Amino acid sequence: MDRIDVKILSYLQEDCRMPISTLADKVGLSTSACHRRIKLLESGGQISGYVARLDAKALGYSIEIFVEITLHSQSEDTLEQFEIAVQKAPEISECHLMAGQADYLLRVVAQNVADYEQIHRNALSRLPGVAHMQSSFSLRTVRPWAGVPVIQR
Amino acid sequence: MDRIDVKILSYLQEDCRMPISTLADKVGLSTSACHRRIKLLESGGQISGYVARLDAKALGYSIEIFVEITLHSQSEDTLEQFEIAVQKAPEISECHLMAGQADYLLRVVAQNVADYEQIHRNALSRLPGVAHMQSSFSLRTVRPWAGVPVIQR
DNA sequence: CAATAAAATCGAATATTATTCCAATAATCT
DNA sequence: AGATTATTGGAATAATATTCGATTTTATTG
Repeated sequence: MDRIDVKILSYLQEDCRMPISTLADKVGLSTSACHRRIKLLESGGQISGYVARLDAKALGYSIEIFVEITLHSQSEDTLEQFEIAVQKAPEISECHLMAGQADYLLRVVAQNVADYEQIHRNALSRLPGVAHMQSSFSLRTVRPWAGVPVIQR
Repeated sequence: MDRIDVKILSYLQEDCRMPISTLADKVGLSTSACHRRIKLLESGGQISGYVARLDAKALGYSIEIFVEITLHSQSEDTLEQFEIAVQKAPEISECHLMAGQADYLLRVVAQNVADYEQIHRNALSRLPGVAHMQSSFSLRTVRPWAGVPVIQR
């Protein structure tokens, strides 16, 4: 992982469809050398995949909500049951086990407020072990997720 | 946006490097028809780009923190100054203007606790207008961001 | 319901890009 | 310095994307 690898990663994190020859120019390498480095970053696990970024708004998802979840207990079994249920709920876009106040932080996208109400009632509140939920609505995304900061420090 | 488009989107959201011919098979179309639909989804804005997904752990970023920010005031000027500063801080991976308790929700990834302390002191606490910050650490990602839920409802 | 128009599809030809391979160069080690 | 190893560059090949015209399907209208 030298300076060139960092450049490669940050370009690919922005646009992974650019031809290797173009990327090679940007980082100052030949196509084949650049290609080899990319393959090493893939097999080394630094690059975990290539995905299309979808526009939530364009797909009709206009609101985004962060939900803090507190469970009845923090027993291993309670946590496990909760997590199994989370994996099965497509409405939940993301889930973290947290230190501090709440036990879990969920992230949900919904078509509109009515849609969210439905998700809240039919999916979230039915998750096993939930004692308390607090929803926080995102009014506007100031800075969308731009990936892992591959900066040299 | 019919059922086939939905399939295309959800496959591409998982893996955008698969050959169009492979994707075409999966959705039951010829290569050229599938190609045409993809181009329409791109120009229609449903697909906003193609990016490499980097593995934060593999790049040495072992911790992830959600930071709730409360500002001194909610005047337009205060908000604007804050947001301008956020855009310039590469340490901040994501930022939302929120309804409810806190004014903003930030997301930060850091190499370790010492690294985060440094970010907290040198970057976050120097953002203009900050009255209060509350950091919540993710202990484990139960379910990583899997994209916009392109399910038929 | 039939006739027409519009849109979507398919398969083949072409263009672009990825991948492989080997000789040459640069970096590392003793 | 000399030997060894890793990295690079360029050309040949393989794979994939893109284009195009003919055909089929779907939608529209009288």
